[in-house]
Amino acid sequence: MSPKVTKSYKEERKRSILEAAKKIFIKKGYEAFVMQDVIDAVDLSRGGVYSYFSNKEELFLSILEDSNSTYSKEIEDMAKHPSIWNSLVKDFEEYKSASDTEDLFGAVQIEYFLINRLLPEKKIYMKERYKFAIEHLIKLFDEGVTNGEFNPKYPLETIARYFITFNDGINIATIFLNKKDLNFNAQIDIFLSHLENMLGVVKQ
Amino acid sequence: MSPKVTKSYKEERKRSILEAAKKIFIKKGYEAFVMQDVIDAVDLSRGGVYSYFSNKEELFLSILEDSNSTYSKEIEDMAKHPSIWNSLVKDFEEYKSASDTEDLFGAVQIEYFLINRLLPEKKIYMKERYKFAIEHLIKLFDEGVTNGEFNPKYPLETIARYFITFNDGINIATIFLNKKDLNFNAQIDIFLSHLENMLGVVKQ
DNA sequence: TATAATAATGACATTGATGTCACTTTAAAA
DNA sequence: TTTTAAAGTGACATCAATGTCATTATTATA
Repeated sequence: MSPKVTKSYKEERKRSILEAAKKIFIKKGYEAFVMQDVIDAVDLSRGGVYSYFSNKEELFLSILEDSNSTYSKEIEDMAKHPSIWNSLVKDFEEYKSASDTEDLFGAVQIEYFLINRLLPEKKIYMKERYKFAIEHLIKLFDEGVTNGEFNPKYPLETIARYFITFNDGINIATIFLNKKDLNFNAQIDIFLSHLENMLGVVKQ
Repeated sequence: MSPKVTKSYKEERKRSILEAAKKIFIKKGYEAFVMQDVIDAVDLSRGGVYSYFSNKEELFLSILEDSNSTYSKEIEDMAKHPSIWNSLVKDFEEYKSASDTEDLFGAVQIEYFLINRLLPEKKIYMKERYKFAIEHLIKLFDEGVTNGEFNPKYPLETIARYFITFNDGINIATIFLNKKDLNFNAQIDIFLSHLENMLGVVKQ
C-alpha cells in the first residue's frame, strides 16, 4: 500500500513538463519538436517523461486545452465590461504594443492544424475548436447588441468569421516578418475601422 | 560518347515527376509526403527519381517556382485590362465559384513556410517571396491609380499587405471548413467592399 | 526498521525514411 | 556490330526518433 508521492507532487511534475514543452514548441515549432528536448529540459529520464505523457501530441493537446480556457476567460471578461467596443480596442492596442516574440504559440497551433488537416480523425476536433471560437465571439458581439452598443450591418456570425480570418492572416504574416516591416499597426487600425463599421458601433 | 537520350526526353521525365509530386503534396500535405510516394507514382526506381531531384524540398521548391511565375503572369494580365477593379472582382468571383478542392497547393505552401519558419536560412527566402507578392500587388494597384480608376485612402503598400493578410486568413479557413460552412462568399463580398473603399474606386 | 507500492531509469528493439552506390541496361555514335 | 557514356536499378547502410520494459531507487506506512 501507500503511494510513493502526493497527488500535488505529481501534478507539479506534470505542470513542469508542460511548461518546458510549451517553451520548446514555441522555440522549435511543432514539427521540429522531439521528445528528447523535453527529457533534456526536465529533470527526468525518458521513461519518466513517458509515464506522464505518452507522446508529443498528448503534450501539445494538453497545452492547447490550457490556452483554450484562457481564451474563453478573456472573452467572458470582455463581455462583462461596460463598453465591449472599448475593451476590444484595448485588446488590439495591447496586441500592437506586445513585443514581436510574444504569443508565438498561435503559430504552433496553426502549424499543428495544417500538418493534420488531411487526417479525418483530427479534422473533427479542428472543426469543433473553430466552432468554439466563433461561438464565443458571437456571444460577445451579441452582448454588445443587447447593450445597445452595436447595431450590426451583417449577421454576427459572418462578422465573427471575418474576425477570425483576419486574425489567422495576421498571425501568419507575423511569422514571416516582424511587426515593423509588416506595417502591423496600420493593418490593425484598418481592421478596427472595418470592424467598427460592420458592428455599427453606436457612439455614446 | 553520345548521351543516351535527348534533352527533351529528360525534360519530359522531370515534368512528369513534378506533376506526380504536386498531386501527392496536395493529397497528403508537405509533412506527410515521402519520396517513396513519388517513386510509386512514377515509372522509375528510387535511384532514378533521386537522379532528377535529390530530396523532397528540391521537388517542392521546383513546383513553387512554377506556381510563382503563374501568379506573376496573372497579375500582369490583370494590369493590362481596361478596368483593373473589374478584373479584380472577376477574379474573386471565380474564387467563389471554384470547387472546394481546387488550388489546395496554397495550403501546402503555408504548411511549408510554417514548418520552416524558425530556420534562419529559409527565413530569407520566405521574406523575399512575401516581398515579391507585395510588390506585384502594389504595381497592379498603382496601374489603377495612373488609370484614374483608384483614389486610394491608404498607402498602396498598406493596402497590399492587408490584401495578403486576408488572403492567407481565408486560405487557412478553407482548410478547416468547406466554403459553405465558412460563409465563404459573404466573407469575400465584405472584403471586396472594404477593398473598394480602401482603393477609393472611382465609379465610371 | 522492514516492506511494498510506485516512481524513475536508461538500454534497447523497432520503425520508417533517407540517400548512395556497385551494378545492369540502353541506345546513339563510331 | 561494337563501343561507351549515360540512364536506370534496388539492395543496403545509415540515421534519428519512438515507445517499452526489466531493473533500480524511493518513501509512506505498518
